[in-house]
Amino acid sequence: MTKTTANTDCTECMLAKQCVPSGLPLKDLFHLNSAVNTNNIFEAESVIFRQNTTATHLYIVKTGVFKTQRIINDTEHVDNFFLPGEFIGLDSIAGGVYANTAVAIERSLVCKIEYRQLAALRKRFPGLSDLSVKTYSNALAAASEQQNTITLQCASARLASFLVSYNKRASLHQQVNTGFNLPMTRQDIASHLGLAAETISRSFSKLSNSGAISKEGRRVNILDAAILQEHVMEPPR
Amino acid sequence: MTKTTANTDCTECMLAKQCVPSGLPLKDLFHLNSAVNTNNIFEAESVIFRQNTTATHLYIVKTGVFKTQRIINDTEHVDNFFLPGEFIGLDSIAGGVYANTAVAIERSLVCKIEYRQLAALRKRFPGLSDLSVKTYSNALAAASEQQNTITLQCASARLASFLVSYNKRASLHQQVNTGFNLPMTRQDIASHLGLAAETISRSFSKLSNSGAISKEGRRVNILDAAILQEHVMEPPR
DNA sequence: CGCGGTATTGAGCACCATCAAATCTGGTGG
DNA sequence: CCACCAGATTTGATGGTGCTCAATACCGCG
Repeated sequence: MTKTTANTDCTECMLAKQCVPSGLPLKDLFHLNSAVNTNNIFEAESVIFRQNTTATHLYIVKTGVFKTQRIINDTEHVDNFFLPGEFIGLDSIAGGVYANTAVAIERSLVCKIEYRQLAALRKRFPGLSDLSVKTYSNALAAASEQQNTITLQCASARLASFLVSYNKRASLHQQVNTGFNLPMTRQDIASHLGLAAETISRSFSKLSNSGAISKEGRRVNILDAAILQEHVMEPPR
Repeated sequence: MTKTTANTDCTECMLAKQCVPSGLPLKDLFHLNSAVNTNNIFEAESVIFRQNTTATHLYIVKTGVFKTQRIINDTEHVDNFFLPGEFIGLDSIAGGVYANTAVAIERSLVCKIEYRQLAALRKRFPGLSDLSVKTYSNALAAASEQQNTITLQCASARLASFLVSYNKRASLHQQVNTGFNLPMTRQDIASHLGLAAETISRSFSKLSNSGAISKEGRRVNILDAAILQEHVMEPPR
């Protein structure tokens, strides 16, 4: 399930600027390389960790997409999606067990590091401590944002808001922006947004008909950001 | 608006065990006392900070209750409530500006500390760094939990879930548990849960009629936790 | 080419939002 | 102490959004 290729040095990583390496001085990067396990391959559908198992590692997405999901009332609910440069497992450090199950949506690469080793590094390199706070603060802000998306709006507005946010995240680490891929199923999106899959489908059609987006299968293109924003604003609620 | 009484030493604070003081050794606590501004009084309705203003301080609720709210699409939405022992402003450290407005719901006391001073203390006392990570991790986990509450369930289930969670938080810092107070308006609860105020009212009646809770005004008593849990489980969705 | 899972589209209905009115509450001033 | 008022809460009636069930269309894969 988890094959490990030859470790690629953190100094060579494209994501280093916004990842753990940015927290410590160049000359000390070798300390990190011994702690981080890079380029773990996960095939589509394979699981990084399972809900309620002992939480030990933090994961960073290098390529690909993951989702976290949890069982509530005997039904699975998709908590979140994780794109390259994003951290999986931040919420489980304090609790001792993973709060949800992390699954690869497509073939993906992740780096991993033990919570304990990260804590030890923080003690030696204060810059890492600042980076942790910053990372967490951003994650919390994103969570609030998401909550607003989900709470406030009607179905098509929620989807529009989700697309705007997803597009922003996806285009952070790529130059050209010729649309983006939504590798997850409609059902996953529906679960994440608290809607039915059919409603997602209808909302996609609505956004498409209004000229805000175009879609072919799971590939989406934002044609008119202004129109899309109007959908986000749409009442009721 | 913000009167400051004589500082009460952090060593004497009831909440010290789960607050910032727990992050550093007893002998160094005096460093904290000079950085923390304790016992700031906020009357009901008064504002700690406003959305989009420069973010400088972290706040810790000592007594009372606060809410954070933000303007979205020209309507106010309640992000969260904050009870004694909880931190306000964690999500705004990285962004530079407060992501929402914090308002006292009843007469309350808070301590405050500058982000910068806290960062400086973290560098000197590694224990504070661990505490920060733990605090943030818990906050993130709580946010996910909340998202599930909001996303998943029908109206009465959402309210039931909210009550269970709120009761747990409120009873953390008090011995006897003879019901609890909900000092916020129904409208606030409604906004937080993404429902209409009338729906909250009806859901309260439903929970009450089933024998799960009793209520008189804003005071709520959980009569039968098992029945309440059944409401949380309730389909549809 | 045929199969299984995913996505879309359609019809009917339930839940909740909205509007409206009545009741309750707390606070103020007579 | 009581009358009064504004805001909050509850209760009622109605309509719309989105869920459910069902059928069809689409896609990837053997």
